[in-house]
Amino acid sequence: MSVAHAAPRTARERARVEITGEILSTARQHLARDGAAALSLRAIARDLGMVSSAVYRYVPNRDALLTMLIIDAYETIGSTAERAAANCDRSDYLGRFLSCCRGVRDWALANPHEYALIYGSPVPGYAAPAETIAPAARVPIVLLSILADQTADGSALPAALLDPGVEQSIAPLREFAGGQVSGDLLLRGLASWATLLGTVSLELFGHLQNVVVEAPAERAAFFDHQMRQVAIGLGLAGN
Amino acid sequence: MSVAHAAPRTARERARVEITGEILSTARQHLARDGAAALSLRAIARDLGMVSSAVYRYVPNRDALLTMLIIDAYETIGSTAERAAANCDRSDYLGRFLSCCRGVRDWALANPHEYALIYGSPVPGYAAPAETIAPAARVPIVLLSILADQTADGSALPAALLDPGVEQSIAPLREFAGGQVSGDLLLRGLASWATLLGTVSLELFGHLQNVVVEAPAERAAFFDHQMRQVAIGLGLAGN
DNA sequence: TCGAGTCAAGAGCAGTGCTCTCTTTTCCTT
DNA sequence: AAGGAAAAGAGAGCACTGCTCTTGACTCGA
Repeated sequence: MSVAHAAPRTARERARVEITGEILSTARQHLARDGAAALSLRAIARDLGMVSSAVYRYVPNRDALLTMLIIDAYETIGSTAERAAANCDRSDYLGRFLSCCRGVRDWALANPHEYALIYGSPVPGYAAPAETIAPAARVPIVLLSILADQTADGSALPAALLDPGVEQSIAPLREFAGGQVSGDLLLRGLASWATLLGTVSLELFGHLQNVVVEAPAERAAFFDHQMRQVAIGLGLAGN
Repeated sequence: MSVAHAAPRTARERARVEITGEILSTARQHLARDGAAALSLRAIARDLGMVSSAVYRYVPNRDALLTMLIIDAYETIGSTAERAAANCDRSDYLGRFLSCCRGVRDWALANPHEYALIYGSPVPGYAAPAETIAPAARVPIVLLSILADQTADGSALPAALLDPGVEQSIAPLREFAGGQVSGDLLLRGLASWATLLGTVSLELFGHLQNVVVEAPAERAAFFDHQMRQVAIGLGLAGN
C-alpha cells in the first residue's frame, strides 16, 4: 500500500520533484511571455542549463507539459473566481456574480496567454485529458452555486416551462446540479457563462477594436454594464 | 494610370495569379484538415510539386498566408450570415436574427479550424493587419442592421437611460451605427454578439462536454433555445 | 559491494521558416 | 531578330523545433 503523494525520501526523489517543479515554472514563464504555440522544450532546457533530452526524463512530451499548464490555468482562474465571489455576502447574489465576472476578466487581462490556452482555440492534435475536467468546472460551479443559493432561499425567477427537447439537452448539467435549480435557470446560467467568456474573449482577442473605446476605464465600465445586464436577466438584481 | 485589378496580359502574369490561387486553395485545404498551427509552407509546396523556396516568390511569408486565410474565413462566415438573414422577410426581425445565428453556428461546425482561426486565440506574434477589419465587421453588421431596421419602424425597445461612462465607452460603435440605434440597444446587440460567439466557442472548443448532450439534435435544440432567449432580450420577439 | 535503476549528455532524424545564390525562362525594348 | 532586364525555379544552407537512441556516469537498496 502506497501513501499518496509521499514525501520524497531519497536525494534522487527530492531532486526529481524539484527539477520537475523548475521545469513547470519556467514553462509557465515562457507561456506567459510568448504564448502556448511558442512553448519549446528545448528553450526551457536551455533556461535550466540542461540539455533538451534531459527534460524528457521529467516530462513525457510537449503535450503533457501543455496539459499541466492547462490544469494550472484552470486552477488559478477557478480559485480567483471563487475568492472573488466569496468576498461578498452569501445572500448578495448580484455582488457575488459581478465580483466573479470581474475576477475572471481581471485574471484574463493579467494572463492573456493562459486565458487563450484554456478558452481559445484548442491546440491542434491535442485532446484534453480527463484530469482537466474537474479544474475546468470550477468557474461554472461558482456561477451555478449562486443560482442554487438563490433557488434555495426562494428568490429565484419563476421557472418557465421548457420544450422537452431543450430540457433533455441539458440532462448532464441537470444531473450535476442535483435537481435543485430549474432547467430554465440552468439555461440562463449557461447563457451568462457564454456571455461572460464571449465578452472577455472579444476584448482579449481584439474584436472590440473600433467598437469600444480602448482606455481601461471605458473597457471596465462597458464590461461592468454588460455583466450587470446579464445579472438582471438571471433575476439576481430583482430587489 | 493603372487599371485596378487589370486582367493578366502576359503568360507570366496569367501563371502568377493561377499559381497564387493554387497556393491559397491548398493552404485552405491544409487549414481545414490540420488547423492553423500545422500550416506549413513546405507542405504546401510539396503538394504543388514545387520547391519550398519557390513559394516565397508568391507569398512573402507564413504570416501573410495566414492573413489571407483569415480574410477568407471572415468573408465566408460574413456572407453566410448575410445570406441566412436575407432568407427571411425584412420585417421578420426574430427570423432574421435566428437564421443568422444558426448560419454562424452551422458554418462554425462545418469549418472548425477556420472558426478557431478568426475567433479563437490570436496567433502569437501576429498582429491582424487593417485589411481584416472590414471583413471581420460583416457578421456584427448583420446583427446591427436588424436592430437598426427595428428602430426605424418604431418597434424597438424603449431606450433605457445609461450611465454616461457606459454611453461614452461605445462611442466608436455609436459613430459607426450613425446614431440611429440607441446606446442601450447597441449594448444589447453587443451582448447578443458575445453570447452567440461565446456559445458557439464553448460548443466547438469542447466546454459543453458533460454539460449538454453531445447528440447533434440536442445540441441544436440547446443552441436554438439560447439564441431565442437572446432575441427576447433584444426585444425581437415581442409581438 | 555490486547489480539494478536512474539520469545527463550527445548524436541524430525528420521536420519547420526563411535566405541566398545560381540557373533558366520569359518579356520588353532596341 | 537580338540583347538585356526582370521574374521564376532549384538547391544549398542556417537556425530552429520535437523526439529517440545510445553511452557513460551516478545513486540506491539489497
